[in-house]
Amino acid sequence: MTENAQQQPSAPDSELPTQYAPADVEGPLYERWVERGYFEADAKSEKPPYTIVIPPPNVTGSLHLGHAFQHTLMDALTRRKRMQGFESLWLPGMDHAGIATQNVVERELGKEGKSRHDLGREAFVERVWQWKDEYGGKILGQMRRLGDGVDWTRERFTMDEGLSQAVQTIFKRLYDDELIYRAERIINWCPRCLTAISDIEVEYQDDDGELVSMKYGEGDDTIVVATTRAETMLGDTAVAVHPDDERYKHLVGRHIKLPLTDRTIPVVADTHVDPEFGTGAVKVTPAHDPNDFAIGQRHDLESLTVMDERGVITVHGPFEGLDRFEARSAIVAALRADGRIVAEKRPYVHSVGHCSRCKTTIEPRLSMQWWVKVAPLAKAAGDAVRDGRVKIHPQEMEKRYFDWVDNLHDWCISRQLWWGHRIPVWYGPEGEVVCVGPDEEPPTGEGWTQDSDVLDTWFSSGLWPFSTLGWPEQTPDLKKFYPTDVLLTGHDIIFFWVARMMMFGLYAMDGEVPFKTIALTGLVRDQFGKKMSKSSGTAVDPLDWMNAYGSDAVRFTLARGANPGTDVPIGEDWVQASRNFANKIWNATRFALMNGATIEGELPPAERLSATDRWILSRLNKTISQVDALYDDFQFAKLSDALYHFAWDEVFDWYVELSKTTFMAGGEPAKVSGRVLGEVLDVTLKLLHPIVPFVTETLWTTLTGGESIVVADWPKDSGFRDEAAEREIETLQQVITEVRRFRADQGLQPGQRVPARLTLTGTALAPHEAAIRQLLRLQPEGDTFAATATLPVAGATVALDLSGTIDVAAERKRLAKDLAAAEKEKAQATAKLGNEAFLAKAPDNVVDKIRGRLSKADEDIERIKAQLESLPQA
RNA sequence: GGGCGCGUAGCUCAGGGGUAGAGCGUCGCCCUUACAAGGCGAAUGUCGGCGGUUCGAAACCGUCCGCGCCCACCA
Repeated sequence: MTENAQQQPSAPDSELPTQYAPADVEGPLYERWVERGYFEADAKSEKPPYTIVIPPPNVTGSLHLGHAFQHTLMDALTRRKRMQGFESLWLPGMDHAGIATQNVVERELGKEGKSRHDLGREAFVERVWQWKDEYGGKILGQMRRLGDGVDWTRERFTMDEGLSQAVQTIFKRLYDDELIYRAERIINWCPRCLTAISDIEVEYQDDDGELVSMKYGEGDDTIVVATTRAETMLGDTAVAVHPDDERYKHLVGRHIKLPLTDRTIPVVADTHVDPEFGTGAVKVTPAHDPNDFAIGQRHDLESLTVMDERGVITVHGPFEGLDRFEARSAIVAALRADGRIVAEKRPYVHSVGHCSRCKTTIEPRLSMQWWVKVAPLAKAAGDAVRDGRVKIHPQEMEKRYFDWVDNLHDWCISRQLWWGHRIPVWYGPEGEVVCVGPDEEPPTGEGWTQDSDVLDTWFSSGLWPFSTLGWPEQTPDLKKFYPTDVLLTGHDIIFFWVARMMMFGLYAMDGEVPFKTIALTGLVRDQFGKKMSKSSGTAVDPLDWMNAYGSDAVRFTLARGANPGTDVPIGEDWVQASRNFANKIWNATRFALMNGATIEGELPPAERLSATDRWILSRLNKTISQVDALYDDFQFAKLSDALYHFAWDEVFDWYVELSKTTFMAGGEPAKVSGRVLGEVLDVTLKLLHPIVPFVTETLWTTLTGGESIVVADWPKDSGFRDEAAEREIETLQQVITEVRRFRADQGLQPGQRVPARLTLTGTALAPHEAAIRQLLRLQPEGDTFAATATLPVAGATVALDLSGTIDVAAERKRLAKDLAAAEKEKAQATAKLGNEAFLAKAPDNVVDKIRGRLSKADEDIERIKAQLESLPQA
């Protein structure tokens, strides 16, 4: 601290330190909020409900910035609604995240040199529960640190008893409705996770491969097929050609010899084959390719499985025991030795599916699995959006949603995992299949066993909006809070989660939608717009930034980046800027408190207010309406920006500065301004609170003595407007800015006091003389004036005594530049007004605007010329 | 192959038929009795290219170039 600062008198009215220290206040404040039950919703309340269920974070790890981002927005929404008098519920919870969690725990075990099989199913599951307790606790801690105003009494986990009941109930109901069935089909198999996964859990990427053309058959009956997966030829049971393909018509129906085996396979005609691609002939492996499986079905072909679950060849012979990729090279080599490789294309880039969890190349595999028949469910899910019962925001995302729900394949829901909801189906000794609901006893007796698989993790999260509220029981919570209001989540899980909730919600709740609005956010990126990733070290732990700059700063930064549907770049610099904003709010309120800002008593009527007061109140009320409209449209970036500029530029900068003379003078005007400033701060802090809850709480309770801003009333636009005052203050701002620029150009130090004569006739600025002199450091006029600056506003003149130190050259240079700009402006406006087509077609207000520009340009030119003439000779 | 979106200041992005904007960064002056995490002032753009519509286009239409994302059973 500098010597000067130490000499400053301490402010008697304020117990607030000169810098905001978030770390000191955030933790205790949050605990107080929770203790007082502010976030607990009451199902018996008369208030209208407002409900958001959290997208349950996976218990696989800790929260990242993307979570912090979405949580900030959901918290802001529910905090505002609470202040607006809604029974606001933000329901927290976590997802067991089946395959993802099982993988991380297996990895942990791997470090101990063990596999899950060493532990056995029961012990392994117990181990995963331990993991859940540890990492789940970490996540909950992060949420508290962020300030998430969630109802902890309603915290849920997808594997809770109640939610498991919901899973069994809906499974049974779907089964009885024949919307769940068991079938043997080609599924996406991960040879590392050793489980089936659904279509959307497969990530396609372009890989380098090799396209080989190989000759099947003997003698005249040969045909060349192309493949990237030579190893599957061991399971070929046909070659397919297009029925109209003249090249191969003679072969259709005949059998040809399959190389490297003693089998012969038929040539079949199928319209699926594209005669233009490759040789126009396709090898058909029904057990290892979905298209081939379909061909096999049409032509009644045998399906030969040639690999085990780990992708190891099981066909007796020289390739047995080889991994699928080893087998590929070995088979190509063997065929080449036989002279059967007639062409090779390498590298051959093609799209290959990978497991979204472990990136292993997916092996399509014929397998018996459980399926959800989605067509009727997806139809309802599509219709709910089509008929407007559910709105998707931003609307451009609707198309993506429709494309998916309208073209959906059945959903494979069984997983060969241990962590998850076990499928409630029992098999009997005679092949009986019994599906058991939650209250039913499973069959007993010899030979009955439960299905060993678990359900896709998205099966249970698809029930989240109602399972968390007590379904299938008709609980008061369900009645009060369903349907939920907003589902806010990233656009990356529209299909995984949002569409599934739509399907299950409409089904389970008899056609009632799970949420009225789907608000889709972008993904958080680094400061250059690149994806953050752990592997590249660009991932940021939100805790680090919260510790360094405070939760409010992180939240404000995230909210300010939240343009609907677009990705959110965020860098540490921006968090610093937000921290600075929080500190600005802090110090402005400190200043206000030192100057008697209060919310006590009625706001004085407009007649008793200065133009400055009326201006800020007019702007304040406009800002309330603006912020409300932006909130209702999920425009977080814009509302944050609007509040930032209103608070910093208009309130903390202009209003506070303009009011300083009033405060210093004291008396009744100071009291009035204190009351106005108190009002403005009260409202501004409330408007900011949903985004920056901590700093606003601290300041608001100090300012108002109120219990908590969390439960304060949300501001309402009083309708007060004063356009004349707004114009007047704008003019005042122009005058001040113009003189400041002159001063700066003249090299005057900001604090240097300068004798000046103010002539404010012809403007409405006379009452502001004291403020102008204060802001511009102008002393009462002296006797001599070496230079004169004429202000741009009609009738206002400020003559400054620069004691002969005026830099004439600099001033001439600036004036010449201004003159050129004004003349250019005049020329443009003149040209425009001389254009008859323009006059005839342009709307009146535009023409008036141009006329205004012309006359202002004229005035400026005149003024600048006069100034130039008044300058002393160099 | 189909669909969606985006190219605006050094960076990240708003805007959107009628005088080009913000934050950060840059340059200069300043501890001016709330705040140096601050104040004041300044500089910076052929709004991706080319056509068209219009009195007027950065904005609307077409087209080209560059980039991103989503979907798809390219053997």
